[in-house]
Amino acid sequence: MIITRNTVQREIILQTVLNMDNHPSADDVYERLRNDNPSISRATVYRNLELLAKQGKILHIRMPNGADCFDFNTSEHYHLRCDICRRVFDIDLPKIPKINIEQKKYKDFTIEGYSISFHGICPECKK
Amino acid sequence: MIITRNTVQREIILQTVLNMDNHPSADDVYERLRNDNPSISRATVYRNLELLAKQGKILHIRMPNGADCFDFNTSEHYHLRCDICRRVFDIDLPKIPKINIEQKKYKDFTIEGYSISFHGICPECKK
DNA sequence: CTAGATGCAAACGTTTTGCAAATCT
DNA sequence: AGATTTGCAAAACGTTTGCATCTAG
Repeated sequence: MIITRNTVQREIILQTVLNMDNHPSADDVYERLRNDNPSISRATVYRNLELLAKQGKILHIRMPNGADCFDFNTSEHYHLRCDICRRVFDIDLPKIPKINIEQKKYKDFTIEGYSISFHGICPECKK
Repeated sequence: MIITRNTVQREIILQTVLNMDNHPSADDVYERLRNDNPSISRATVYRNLELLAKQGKILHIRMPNGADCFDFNTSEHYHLRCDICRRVFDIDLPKIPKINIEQKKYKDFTIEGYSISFHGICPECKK
């Protein structure tokens, strides 16, 4: 359990993510906040997004090739980044069997987690 | 098919990767070259590693949370980055079923590829 | 009171880019 | 000759950090 205070900034950041249904990067969240809360700093946004993800309140999606992004939908699902417009989309591939990392161990490694991400072309960019 | 010339730099960069059995980042490759080939620039290393990967001669491993790395072993396998020392290791998890991206299509997306990467603690860093 | 959180700006690590000069075919 | 590639330095990009100040509990 992580000991945290309740700060207004943290709550605003959380609510902002919960209200964004695309997959905002930390910077997207920051830009979104800026209008109504010009005093919240970028560093605070980065710090709190990471903390909120650690608390399980949001999902931290680690993307190779571009900014990580965050998601109010904390259930396990996958993402695709469009190689053209760089946007991130949900992609439900029911055929992906859950990866079995037996007791989170492999030889003498301790596996803390893994990430899967797809890239390709989104429908709009195909046109 | 990509039209390319044969440059000495490109060949040196390829040979360097083929002779590194850890998973060098672009910068690792650059540093390795520097001794014998001080005139090859960092930009050339980055450009050629990407090109060689496109040609299928080496593997470009895209890692979230840190530098991408490259691998002379072009067969499909997975990687784990140690959260402590940041090194990248091969990790053969035979339990991973091959992801089935049916005809590389999902709705109106074209899926060009995907990446899976693990993170955790390596044996040495556990001590 | 005090550990935790903030805002700011600067630093960081990785990668890309603009451009003139060089080089391969 | 002409398109590609190089080297250089600077910029871009996403993120983290040091530090003084502030604030929740």
